[in-house]
Amino acid sequence: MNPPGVFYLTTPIYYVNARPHLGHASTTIMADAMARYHRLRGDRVWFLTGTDEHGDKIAQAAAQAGVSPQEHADRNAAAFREAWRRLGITHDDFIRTTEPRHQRVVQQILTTLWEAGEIYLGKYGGQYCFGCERFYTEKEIVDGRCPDHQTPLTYIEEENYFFTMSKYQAWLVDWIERHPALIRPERYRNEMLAFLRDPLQDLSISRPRSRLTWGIPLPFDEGYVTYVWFDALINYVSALGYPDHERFRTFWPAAQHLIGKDILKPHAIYWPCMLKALADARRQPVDELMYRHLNVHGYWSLGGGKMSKSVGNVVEALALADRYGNDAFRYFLLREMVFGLDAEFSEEALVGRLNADLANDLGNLVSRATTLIAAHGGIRRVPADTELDTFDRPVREAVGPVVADVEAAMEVFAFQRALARIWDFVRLLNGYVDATRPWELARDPAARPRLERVLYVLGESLRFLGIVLAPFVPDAAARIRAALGQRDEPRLGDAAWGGLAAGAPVERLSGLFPRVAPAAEPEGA
RNA sequence: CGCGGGGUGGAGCAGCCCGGUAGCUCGUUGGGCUCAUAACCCAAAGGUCGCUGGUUCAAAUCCAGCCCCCGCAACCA
Repeated sequence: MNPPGVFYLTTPIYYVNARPHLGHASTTIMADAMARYHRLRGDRVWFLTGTDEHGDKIAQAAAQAGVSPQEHADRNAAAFREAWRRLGITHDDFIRTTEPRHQRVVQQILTTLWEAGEIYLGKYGGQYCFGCERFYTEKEIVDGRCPDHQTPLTYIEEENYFFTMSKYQAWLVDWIERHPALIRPERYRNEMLAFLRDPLQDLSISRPRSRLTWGIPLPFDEGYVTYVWFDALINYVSALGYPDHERFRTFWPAAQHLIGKDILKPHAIYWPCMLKALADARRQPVDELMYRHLNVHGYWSLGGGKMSKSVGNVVEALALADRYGNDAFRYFLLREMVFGLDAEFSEEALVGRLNADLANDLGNLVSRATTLIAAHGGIRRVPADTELDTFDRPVREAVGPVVADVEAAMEVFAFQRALARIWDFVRLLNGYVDATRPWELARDPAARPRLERVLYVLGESLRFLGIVLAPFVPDAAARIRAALGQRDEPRLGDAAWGGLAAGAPVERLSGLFPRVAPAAEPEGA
């Protein structure tokens, strides 16, 4: 096992324009599993999530709802908090971009860059819709008209502030090439390198107050507010107390971001350039300010007609956590998606995983093993390694490689591989029970030593599972540990053979994951 | 020639970067077991790895072309 270290992980800050849905939950659950995994390793962990609360859309939505933008943001931010509470998310901090601690840092960074000459006033022109109060790109325009209002667009020019992003293009390409694991999986790294073959534009970072008031004012020009990315991305450092707080000094050097593929470009291009400019302005080596890894996951699709694509049902997907339990929901999301690729979400598939993997394989194993142990005198003694026979030894010897493979998988956010590996072990154990037939051994007094050995192997294996499963199905893992009398915080270092003591209390644990009826197919609905 | 991703037994997927008997889960069939949540274990059937051509002793894996499907195209995780 690698030595314990420091781990800082962020989710995107979610735009409070929408209620929490499957996508948000999925990202946050992945981050939570990762944070729990690192805590299990003994790392010092800081896990950040939060909400992005500025911009046109918020102001408009608030106006429609007849409340102030802040009230609207408060309401939706609370909805995110509540969703994470219900899902058992263990974030250490929740940042909101309307908080003073954030606004202060945004303005501070803007000032630093302004004084270093990294921001200039330029002209921005484009097709503007007065109804939508926004510009449209060429691709969005339908027959020269606004795709929303169907009205003609007007070409207008306005002055805005720009960040000198283009001048960092060569540096960025070089940096990405010299840090192969910066953006992962590799497909997204390749995508960004391909994008960087074309010239990079400078980044518009402001909007005039006449058009947008719901934002952070530019410290050097009262007539403008900060536009999206210079506001949003900075949350990752403002939440740590950039630049001087001890928390920033501790955790920022270990920073990893987790994002969905939709916001790859801002995180892979804008953000590194911003950090580079900031490092230069502060005459600081850039490697002190760059994040370590950008981890990019794919999307869930709700296609197949099994679940409507309407927003309502996307939210409804989240309700499946209530129906089937947090652990089952988490397990499905983590097990079903290959990190980086898209995956399909359906209630049928969730129920399938729940029944096959959680109920049949794991739940049933725990049930039969604890029943056997409890029925035949518990863990009487710890057999010496030399006593283990050809049935016992493969179990004992599987433990080390399982941990090693889980560690390797988790290093690259490959939750699916980690879980598949743990389930290899679960299946191995089910096979072990069938092969050793403890119920028969129990009928033969002469086989007593053999039976005790089998019960020990089972108990020890459950103890192991109670630890390695903790990041993925925390509630179930805790119940397994509790059934073995383990009340302390689990540690990955204890996921090695030989930790169970003679006389350890073992209680029967049945129904860890009850089977559920297959989801009713809404035929013709 | 906008960019990117995908096309692998009935279903869903891994493998492809670093060529060398095609793997996993579900489903199906047969058998075993009865400790266990009608769960578990073993075995079997089932694949021209989208198509064509090339490189190679050898290609799902590398190269070229083609055909389908899906995203993105600067505030959807």
